[in-house]
Amino acid sequence: MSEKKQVEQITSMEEDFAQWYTDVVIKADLIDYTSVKGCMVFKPAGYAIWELIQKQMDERFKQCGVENVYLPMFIPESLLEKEKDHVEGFAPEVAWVTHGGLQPLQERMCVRPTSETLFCDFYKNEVHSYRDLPKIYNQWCSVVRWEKETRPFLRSREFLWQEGHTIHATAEEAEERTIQMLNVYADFCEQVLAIPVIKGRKTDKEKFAGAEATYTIEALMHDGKALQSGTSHNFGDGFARAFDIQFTDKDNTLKYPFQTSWGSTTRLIGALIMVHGDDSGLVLPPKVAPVQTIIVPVRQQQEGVLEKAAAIKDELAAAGIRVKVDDSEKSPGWKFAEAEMRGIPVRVEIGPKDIEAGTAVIARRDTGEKMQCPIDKIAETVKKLLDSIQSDMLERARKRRDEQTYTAHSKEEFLKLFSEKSGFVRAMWCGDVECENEIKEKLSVTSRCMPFEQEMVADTCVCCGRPAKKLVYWGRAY
RNA sequence: CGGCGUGUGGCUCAGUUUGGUAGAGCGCUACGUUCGGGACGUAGAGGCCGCAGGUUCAAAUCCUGUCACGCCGACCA
Repeated sequence: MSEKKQVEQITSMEEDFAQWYTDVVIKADLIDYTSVKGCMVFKPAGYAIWELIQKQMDERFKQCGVENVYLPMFIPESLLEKEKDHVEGFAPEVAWVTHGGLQPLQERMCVRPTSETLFCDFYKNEVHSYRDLPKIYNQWCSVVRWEKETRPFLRSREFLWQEGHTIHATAEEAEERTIQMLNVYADFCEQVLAIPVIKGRKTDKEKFAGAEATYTIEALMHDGKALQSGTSHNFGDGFARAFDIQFTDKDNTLKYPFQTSWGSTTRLIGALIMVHGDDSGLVLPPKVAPVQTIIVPVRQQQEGVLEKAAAIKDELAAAGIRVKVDDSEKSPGWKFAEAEMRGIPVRVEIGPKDIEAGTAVIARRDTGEKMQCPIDKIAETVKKLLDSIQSDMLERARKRRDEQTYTAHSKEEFLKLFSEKSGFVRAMWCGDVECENEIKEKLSVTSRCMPFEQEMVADTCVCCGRPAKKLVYWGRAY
């Protein structure tokens, strides 16, 4: 083993999970760091994943009536300040623009940390009658939050996301939309990203600044830490009142409309890495793999090999598979390792021996399994294989998540679980924020959500012993 | 914002303790041999040592300041 290999090798998860994560991000060629802390370059391999996420999520949005819009990236200070809880929540982390060219601005503006206030300002002009409702808008953009500690994908100062903002005539309709969009996220995570999630409601302590109710999907990473992977808020009519948005209803009276917002971010890429990745690098579910199949020619200088590789590529492409041939001058071994680090779901090896036998070697990234396949059956074989990789990955992730989910029936059990295990712990809670604070202080564990599927696993609160009100998923979180 | 750490060719780092005018491996370029799990040989190119002051005959090395990045905590998608 040369020294270089040691240096370049990906740190094992076991040894140092944080370092493993960083190594994978770099070795899979997803991003580059820049001269601005917390702002990263999305390299082609990283951005292509985001594009696939966008495309498939946007399709799901459109299917439920969402229309895309685009609002400015600047928010005047006076606008940001209109809703009290909201500004208090975001003030510590906004970036300010104070000058236009050389001239100081009359009023400083922040770079949007989120766009509720802009949407409200906009709705104020758009909504006058019940006939103008609902508005089901979304925008794909980036936002800025001046985080102190940053990590690629998980927490950056500028991040890409989508933010949906809707406005409705009734509270019921708003609540319905809030839940509907949470379900869209949950379905997307499972079906596209192969990441199982827990759906539930945030406690008041954890809810969004200005929201009446915040719902969340929570995923569990390989190291047993939780990651909030999508969020949906019901604002009630709080923002409408703060921004004085009113409409005339059918009964000819003025009413305040009800609003929602929901968002998901490039953090999903971090989730992909930490749910599916292994010590060889990234493992991508086929649906978000920019390259689904890589063809590695062996002895490519030999006549006929590259031609055969190209023919297979054409056939796979014709079957709708995103495919590439790696005809670079690296050795086959190099190409195998490279394809693995990048998480390409399927690798096809084709060399003189295969051509003679009329077969190719097919290797799957998720299990490492290798098989022979007749060349004339390759398109249907790879297509089927991609489908099973997609579903197997979800099943494996679900199995691991379930194995790392525990139930505590008593305080002793709760403390014991968090001192020995990492993962979700399901336990009862009295509903008092004091207990949440105490648990956080003692164990650095937070309430992830109150799952929709409630179950009384005990009668008393796991912290104070008073009568229990809610089952909560607890965990250490990113 | 607190604690710790790091800034030296594209990358990873040595050299700093004890000042003497910059090294290695990888990568890159060319040619040749290779090619089924990170191939090898030969010849090359490439660095005002993060930045600014100071001490000194002399600073990558010592002193002061500053900037940036990384990790851990608190805060947050």
